[in-house]
Amino acid sequence: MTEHPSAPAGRSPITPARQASLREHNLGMVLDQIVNVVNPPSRADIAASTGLTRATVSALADRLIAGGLITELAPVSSQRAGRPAVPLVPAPRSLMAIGLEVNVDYLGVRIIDLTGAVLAEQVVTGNFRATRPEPVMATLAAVFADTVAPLTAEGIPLAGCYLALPGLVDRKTGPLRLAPNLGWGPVDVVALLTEATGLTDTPVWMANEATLAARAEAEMLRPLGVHSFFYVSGEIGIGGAIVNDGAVMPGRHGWSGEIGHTLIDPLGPLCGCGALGCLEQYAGKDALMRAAGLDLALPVDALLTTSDRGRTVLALAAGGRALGTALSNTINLIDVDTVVLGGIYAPLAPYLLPEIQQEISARVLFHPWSPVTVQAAQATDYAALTGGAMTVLGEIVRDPSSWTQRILG
Amino acid sequence: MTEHPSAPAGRSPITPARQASLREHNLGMVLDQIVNVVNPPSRADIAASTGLTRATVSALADRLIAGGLITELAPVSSQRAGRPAVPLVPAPRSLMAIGLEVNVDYLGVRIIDLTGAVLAEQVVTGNFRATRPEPVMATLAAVFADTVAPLTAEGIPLAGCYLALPGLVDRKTGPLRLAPNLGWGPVDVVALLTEATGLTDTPVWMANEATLAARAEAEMLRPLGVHSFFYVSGEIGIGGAIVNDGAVMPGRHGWSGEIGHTLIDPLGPLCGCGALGCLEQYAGKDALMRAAGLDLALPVDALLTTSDRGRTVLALAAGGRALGTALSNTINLIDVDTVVLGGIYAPLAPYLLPEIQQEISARVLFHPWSPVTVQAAQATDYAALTGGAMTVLGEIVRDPSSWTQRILG
DNA sequence: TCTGATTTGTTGGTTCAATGAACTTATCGC
DNA sequence: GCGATAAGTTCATTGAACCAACAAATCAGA
Repeated sequence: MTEHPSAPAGRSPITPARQASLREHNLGMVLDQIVNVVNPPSRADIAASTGLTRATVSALADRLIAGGLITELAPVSSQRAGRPAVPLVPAPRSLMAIGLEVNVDYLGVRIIDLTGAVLAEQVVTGNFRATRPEPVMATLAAVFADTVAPLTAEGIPLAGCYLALPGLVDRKTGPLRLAPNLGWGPVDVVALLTEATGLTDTPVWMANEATLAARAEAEMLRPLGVHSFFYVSGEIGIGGAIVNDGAVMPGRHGWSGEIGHTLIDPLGPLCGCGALGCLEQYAGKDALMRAAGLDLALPVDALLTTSDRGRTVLALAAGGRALGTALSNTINLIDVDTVVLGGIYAPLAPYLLPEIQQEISARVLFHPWSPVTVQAAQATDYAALTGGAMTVLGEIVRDPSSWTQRILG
Repeated sequence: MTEHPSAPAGRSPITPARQASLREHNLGMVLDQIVNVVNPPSRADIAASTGLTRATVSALADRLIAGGLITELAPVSSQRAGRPAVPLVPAPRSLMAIGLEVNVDYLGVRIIDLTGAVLAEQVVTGNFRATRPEPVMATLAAVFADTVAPLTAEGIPLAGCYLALPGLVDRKTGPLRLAPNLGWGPVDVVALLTEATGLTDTPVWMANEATLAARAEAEMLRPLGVHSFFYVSGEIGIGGAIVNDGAVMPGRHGWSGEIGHTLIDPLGPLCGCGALGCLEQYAGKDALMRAAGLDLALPVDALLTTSDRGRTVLALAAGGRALGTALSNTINLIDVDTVVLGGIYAPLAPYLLPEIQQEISARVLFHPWSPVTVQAAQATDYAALTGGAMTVLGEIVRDPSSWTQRILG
């Protein structure tokens, strides 16, 4: 048996706190306020919301400005007495955070900056079932190079890349263990990518597609006060991710969220995994299409546009019941009050929701006094690309000085 | 619908880091080294293992000595050249950390100090099914008072109490929402306890019984390098807890780990929760006793000593298969590589393990290249009492200065 | 139009925890 | 008894945040 190369995080990291750690923490906190708060805050606003003094915030803000991470806007007269505040905003086009993805029927690149704006993106549709990793990653590298080129010419530095894959990926650095729907076995995809792109001094990380899509969704839901939820991503297989207090829980190896092989019926159909009656055989895309009497190669939209409406509704109801059962198990286990339907389930949500809700209200123990919300994903179009790029941004916000040092030398 | 009084933890807490935070962190780190490392370390050892300088460790150690949390042992000549090292150990009998528990057939108190030694304990067996909270908590308070009295007379200060209950408890401060096997509904048990004991200036917290038992188990497994596992606690019902990187994951409200109502068979027997085919109906204590043809009122040991050995083995095998199925769902979902069998499953482990292992190897996706270990719990006798007390200790180790300030004034 | 109130942002001295280098203490080996 | 070695301590230095005072820019009212 292969050993796990990604060492466990262990418990509390025993790292001494020095003066520099102080500044690191506070600098990150200030940048977080500027990046993640709706209205551009002034230095005084940040001082009030963080508890730092205005003097300290000023010093930290100056450092962030020097590092090119934030900028001042023109002062706005606030209709009140007093000197007008200078709003601070993340600097546009100051860096590239890159999300990459290879999935069953597309691959692509999305580049965002600290403001969250998409600087460039490119998605290529195709059929990547039963392929070999090398040529596909070469294609991805070519698309990447093409998308990045004009921005590099503009002089925008590259902060990092996050690659999303539909399979089991070890925490952060890989390798990929298994991607059944691509037909890929154990392979060090990061090595392939760094080689094909020549990215030697840029961090390249990878994660499961559902994990990164969930991260994008978490960013959408945070302003709404939703910090803990389970994200189900329907595709050919069914993946998922656990979001707890705003953070994705990767699990021991990074493989958490695999809800697709939850037992629905011990006498159910045989699954590709070798067991009987897995959720995937009831609510996976192929199962839904088959139950609706549609060609498996069609896109999911066919379910919504087919003429045989009655059969489709029945098929989706059955799928929704199975999904609701598996989600009930999940909710009892991890205790979340929100479920987000992503992937193919997002457009199908209106047909799935009633059955899912019914199963959940019957099976979730705490439902009577703390009801569970089920909703379609807000972040839809290639959410994993956005989630990957946002994760790169998150690393910078957590420790801005390491980035500014990398840039300023 | 009642609203959730325990506010969500939100994301990263936005608290400014001052110089005092530095000392707090480093002080906690030093104390952690002294409390949780096998051989009593010297100041120099701690400097080496933490990365702090010897000067800093000396200053912090002096502070901990002044606060009464640690003591120096006599220097040991190490058979090497150089001045002999002074081993630092947690101070014995310097404080009381208290675990309390009310369960279906017993209630009790256990008091430990920073060394982990049990200073006193008292467990009263009884039948607390279908009781009312008030008289039971009064009994617990009486046992508590009786156990604490001699230690209080000795002048040992009380650090805090953690109460374990077999039901859904909101994070840390309660209330208890539901304890089906006690027959208790929503009730503010902490208020009852503080009132009955007169503990006004001592923190009193509560949590699910399995959560706290898992914490005790985590302490046992940490030196062995196991930091992530799922703890299943078999009782009348079946509870559990998710331990991730050494920390119990409480979930949104504190109700995580409820594996007992995982679906095993959609056509299975009716469960008390109202659904069909829950795990509890296959592997709960009553189900096992019934399948073995034993009186439900007997203790589990009856399963091991009964004359009808064949029937018992079959009953346990069937229970083990159901448990294995539910655990497989769980492992795929949360990605742990270890499962710990606690509660009644600990003594039954030899009979359950083969069936559980077989189900897991068939259903866990990553099992082929990263096998899952299933083992009986190490911490057994009233583990939740120890876990509760240890959690109180953990609070002190995380921030020793707040404790020393409370003591020294 | 000027003055006072108000709020923002900056400046310079102060505080405090960790650092680093030198120093003291205590042992071992020869 | 002496040098080598390691543990623990002392003290001046560094650096980040704090505090209080100040400068800058606006509004409101006389």
